[in-house]
Amino acid sequence: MARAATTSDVFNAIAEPRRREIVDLLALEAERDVTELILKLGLPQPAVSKHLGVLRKVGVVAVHKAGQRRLYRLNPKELKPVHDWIQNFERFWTDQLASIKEAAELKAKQRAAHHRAASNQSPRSKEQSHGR
Amino acid sequence: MARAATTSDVFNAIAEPRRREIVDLLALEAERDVTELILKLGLPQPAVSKHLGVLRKVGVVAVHKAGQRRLYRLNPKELKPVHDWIQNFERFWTDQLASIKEAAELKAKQRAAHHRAASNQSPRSKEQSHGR
DNA sequence: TTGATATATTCCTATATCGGAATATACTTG
DNA sequence: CAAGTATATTCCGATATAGGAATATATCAA
Repeated sequence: MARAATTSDVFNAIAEPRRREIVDLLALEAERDVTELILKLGLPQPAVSKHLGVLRKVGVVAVHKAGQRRLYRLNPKELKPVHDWIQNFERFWTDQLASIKEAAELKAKQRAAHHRAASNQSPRSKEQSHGR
Repeated sequence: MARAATTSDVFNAIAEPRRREIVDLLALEAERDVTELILKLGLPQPAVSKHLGVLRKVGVVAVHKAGQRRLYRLNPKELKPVHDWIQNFERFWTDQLASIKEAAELKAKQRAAHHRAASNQSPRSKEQSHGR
């Protein structure tokens, strides 16, 4: 098989930068028609319609007709799985931040105590490529 | 052009369910070697190595050698852009939750006040396909 | 050194994707 | 109804992907 089901999965839908832009735009205004999006994105109309098609298919956006316009709105509920998944890693950068702060404080304390600076430079070995 | 730069972007890297699994596994243990991942994932070795290659390329995981094993660890920092992006939509489901609760309370109040039920059913027009 | 184990890489193929161009559909206005 | 506008869809081509099989590389053990 080739690539995993792209258009049937939120994670894949938002893997496309343009589609993220669309989502961002729809987060700012309750509703936008396609022409508005075309202008904001600076993409040709079919490209925008296709991206909207993908977002529609996974349910991240919803449409309703208004005359000849189609008004798109965000359906944020469908983004929640992404949030839920990434949320699990929040602790990592929180902790990291905490330990950076901690380390900084420790260093400051040491500086104060010792009144001397030690610059450490360790040589770095490069990961060699295996060649073909 | 075909698809946007896939393996050079965190969003694309985590678009693959298997790669998310790998990330999840590395979040549970500080370090794992490839064999461990192979067993946990139930995928053939080359597949796992390739997925690890992608994650490595975007910096989501880091490796270091230990004998003939390669120990992989998570580099959560690289996941932060995803978190930051999706975070912008948190308010939506928070708000939605709030308004659902609100609506429920309102409805309850109305029920109490009016003591009557009004079932509204609006006819729905189906989106027709254009066919070719 | 030889063999075994752990892991990465290459080659191949089927498939899916994105973009562009052209076209179809639907609604609106004269 | 005809022309125009808004949007979606189809067709095409280039590219990249994921998986499988085979192979390469590196380290370990005897």
